[in-house]
Amino acid sequence: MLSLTEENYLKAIYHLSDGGTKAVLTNELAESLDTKAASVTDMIKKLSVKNVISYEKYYGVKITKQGKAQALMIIRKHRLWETFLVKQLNFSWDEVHEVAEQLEHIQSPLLIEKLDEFLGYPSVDPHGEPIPDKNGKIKIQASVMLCDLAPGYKGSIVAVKDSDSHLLKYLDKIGATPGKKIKLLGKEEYDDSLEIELENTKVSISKIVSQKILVTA
Amino acid sequence: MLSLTEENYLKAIYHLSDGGTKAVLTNELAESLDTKAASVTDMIKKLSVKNVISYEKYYGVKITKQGKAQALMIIRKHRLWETFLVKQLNFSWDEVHEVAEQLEHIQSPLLIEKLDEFLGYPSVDPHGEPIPDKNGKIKIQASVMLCDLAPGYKGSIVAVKDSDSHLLKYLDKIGATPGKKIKLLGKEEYDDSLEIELENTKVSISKIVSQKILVTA
DNA sequence: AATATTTTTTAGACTAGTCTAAACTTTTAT
DNA sequence: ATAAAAGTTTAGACTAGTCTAAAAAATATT
Repeated sequence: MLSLTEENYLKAIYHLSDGGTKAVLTNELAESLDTKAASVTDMIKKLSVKNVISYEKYYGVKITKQGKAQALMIIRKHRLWETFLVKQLNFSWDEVHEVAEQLEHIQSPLLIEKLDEFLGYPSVDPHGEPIPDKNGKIKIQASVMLCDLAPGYKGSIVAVKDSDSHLLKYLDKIGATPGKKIKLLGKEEYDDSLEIELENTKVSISKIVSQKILVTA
Repeated sequence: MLSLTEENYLKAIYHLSDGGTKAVLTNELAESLDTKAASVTDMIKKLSVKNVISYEKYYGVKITKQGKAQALMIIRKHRLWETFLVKQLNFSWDEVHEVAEQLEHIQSPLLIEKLDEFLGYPSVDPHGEPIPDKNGKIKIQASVMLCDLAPGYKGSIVAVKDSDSHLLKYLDKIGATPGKKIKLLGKEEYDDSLEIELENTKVSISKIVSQKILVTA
């Protein structure tokens, strides 16, 4: 059993390693968890002993198979709760992150089973992110970052890769939410801002925003 | 802001003091929280500094107005979550306590507001216990312990004063749940066991069980 | 290849919460 | 009224998690 703090470290490692595909450095982790490198080193040792990560001094951390399974369960809980908050309790999608960060640590397999059933076994959360099933399996929807496409592209929004509430409020305002049809009309070479069309309305978005939007490939 | 542990102490103090009407002793608290008296003394000092209890050495602890308000909010959350678990997620009433003990510590006033609304502003939880409203007000339903009544009594079950899952399973089996009509047919002088009628079925219950059942006055 | 810079780890200290053992109050029993 | 028993508090130690400052290792620079 992991403590709340250990769960947060493990989740951060999972995300920073892109789902376990690459090693994570001490400083990255410290930055992401808003803590000091020394604290990270300490925690890394504990998590190694618990076999959820493997660790070589000075070379960073890799998540183990077991650790990945545990991280996926935490992510499953987070995304199911976000879905509940938005779909059932009428939270707006920019309000759910902090609450879900707390709810994801509730320990009750039965609760999550029943919540999943109650929600109708959703496959994505309100931000378009996939929800791991009870075995930790994720249905991957092929997608690309909007910033990597050329004018002329037509498709729809798959997900938004950020939980910052200001960004989400803004995207909601311009109508850029998962599932929406989107066209890429033009790109401004000077600052890489994009001219896009959403529901027959043209908007210009900055490069930084276009990097957060995933669209169908 | 109270820590999770502080919240648990405060809630225990509230309950052991019968809602703030009497002082609570160190050992009672230690017993109820399954901890040692020395730990209780330490925590009592912290809670005094935070002005949620007042404390006189060797004479026990009293909850302050402010502390009572905070305890009621925790109880409100606990009972709303229990209601959610039973009514929406189809938990049985003997399964909800442990999960609600965790959920009651989630910090989000908005969440509780929305949950309350979602549930239709319930006034009692699945065990018949009243749910404090957002101002901490409780609607008290007059009730008496079944064990204090004389044969001939007719009324209905108001609440069950225990969260032990074995007791609740048993009560569920014999049909003794909040709202049910109940008649007291007889009392066995030797062991104070009671002969009762529930939905046209006669059952005999022990004294200890009859002390847990509250019925209409 | 040697030095400077950056990153990581260690060492030691601090807080929250817990414990045991000993000391101190209060209550009960003679 | 005093001794014994019961209950409470203090003192000191321990774990989890955090921090600062210093040491050690890796990387970058010249």
